[in-house]
Amino acid sequence: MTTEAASYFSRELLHWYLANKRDLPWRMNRDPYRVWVSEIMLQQTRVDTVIPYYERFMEKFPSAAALANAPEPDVLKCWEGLGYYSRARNLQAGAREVLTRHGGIVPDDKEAVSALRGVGPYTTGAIMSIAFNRPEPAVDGNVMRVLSRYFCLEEDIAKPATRVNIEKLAASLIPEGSAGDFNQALMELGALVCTPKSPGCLTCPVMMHCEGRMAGKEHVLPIKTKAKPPRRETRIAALITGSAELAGKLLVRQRPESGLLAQMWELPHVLAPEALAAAAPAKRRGRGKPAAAVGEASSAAGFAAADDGVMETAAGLELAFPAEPAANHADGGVLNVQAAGAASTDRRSAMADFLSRALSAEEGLLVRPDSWWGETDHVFSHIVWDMQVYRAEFGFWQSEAAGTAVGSGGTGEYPAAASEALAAYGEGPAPANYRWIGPEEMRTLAFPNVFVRILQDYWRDLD
DNA sequence: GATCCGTGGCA
DNA sequence: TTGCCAAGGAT
Repeated sequence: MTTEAASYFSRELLHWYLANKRDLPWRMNRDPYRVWVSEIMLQQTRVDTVIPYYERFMEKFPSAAALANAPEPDVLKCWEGLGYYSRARNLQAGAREVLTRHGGIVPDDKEAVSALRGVGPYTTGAIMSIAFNRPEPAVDGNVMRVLSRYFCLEEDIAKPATRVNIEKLAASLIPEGSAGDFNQALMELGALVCTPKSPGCLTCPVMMHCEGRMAGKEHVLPIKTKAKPPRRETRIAALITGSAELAGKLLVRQRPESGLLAQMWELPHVLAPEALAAAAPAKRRGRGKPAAAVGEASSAAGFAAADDGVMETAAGLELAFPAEPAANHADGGVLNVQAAGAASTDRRSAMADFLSRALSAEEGLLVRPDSWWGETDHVFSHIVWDMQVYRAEFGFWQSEAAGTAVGSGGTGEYPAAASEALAAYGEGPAPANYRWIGPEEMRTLAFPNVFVRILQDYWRDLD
């Protein structure tokens, strides 16, 4: 590639961008905070999806100081449905750092920007070039695709090393004094013309010297190895209803501080063992009509009939919940379902059975499932949840004191002699991460989409 | 380097 | 319907 050809590319692309760029909310001005927020939201997320979130977010948190001083649950709620929720928490952590270390102003300093939580190589380049017009490359998926085609590069863009190489190329192409516009021009071309599936070469401003097109490879470039398919997990969730002062409310819990869907709220649910996983995946979100009662076949699996009375005594517990507790699987966390599987040929009864056993063992939560409610798939990048939802009646919380008395040791372990342990448990307080909510609480707590839909359906059906 | 992190649109 | 993938980063 001659410098002349590179110069042509940059000049023509920049010219095209200035005439064709979209009018997007984060292009209103070059406020580095606004640029920063937009770049975080746009990570792995389409422009059309981001726009309404961005408008709401900027209205609620118009400055780094405003974001830094906001309650974290408010920030997470504002991010609800956008995905990759650690972005929201990292962004707020970054805002707090900007407030305390840089006086509330995003610094015009590459190292300082790069050090902010959630800001990697791409976002650093984007902020430095767009907000400050510094000649830093900003190489995302669009840029790798555009440059792979234009320069007919056959390096696998799925490999991290490829991005590093393309960054060097991209840096060499930045026109003097136009870093921000040029970097956005590359991405804009990738989004509007040089698209992944059917590149619009006929309207491309740099078509004439595109090496990929001249080689007839515009449809095979860029080279990108396939990601491995997501694993499938069957999850059994519970719509747990209360009585008396809890009537009309549902029991929800908050997830741990890190990991999948960190700090989001959800219905209590457990991972189903392989023996209970669906033979066929739930093709679509669905509600069975009518909701099937699981009581009938469940007596064999240890379920009490619906009118067996309140589960308050040890005797009631024996009736309402399986006498045989789940065993602790060797590699941790997966309940053994052999007993339940053998006891019932009805998959839903076995699932309901397993649900009550697992909630008891994992959470100290005693409930009585009464019917299957519905099912839905929830797709992550690397996991697919086949969510089987059951209605259940709240029983009580097992007290921790009784648990330690029978030698239930560390976290996540099941009582060594759980049959006796269950009988020994008394009623205890609810764990801190659980809460009873009505429909109005949906406005303040952040739920992953799958639970938003289930809860909305549930409360709509009550009307 | 490989894996973990969400969600929705679309051919 | 299924697979792909979108302005990536942290570990």
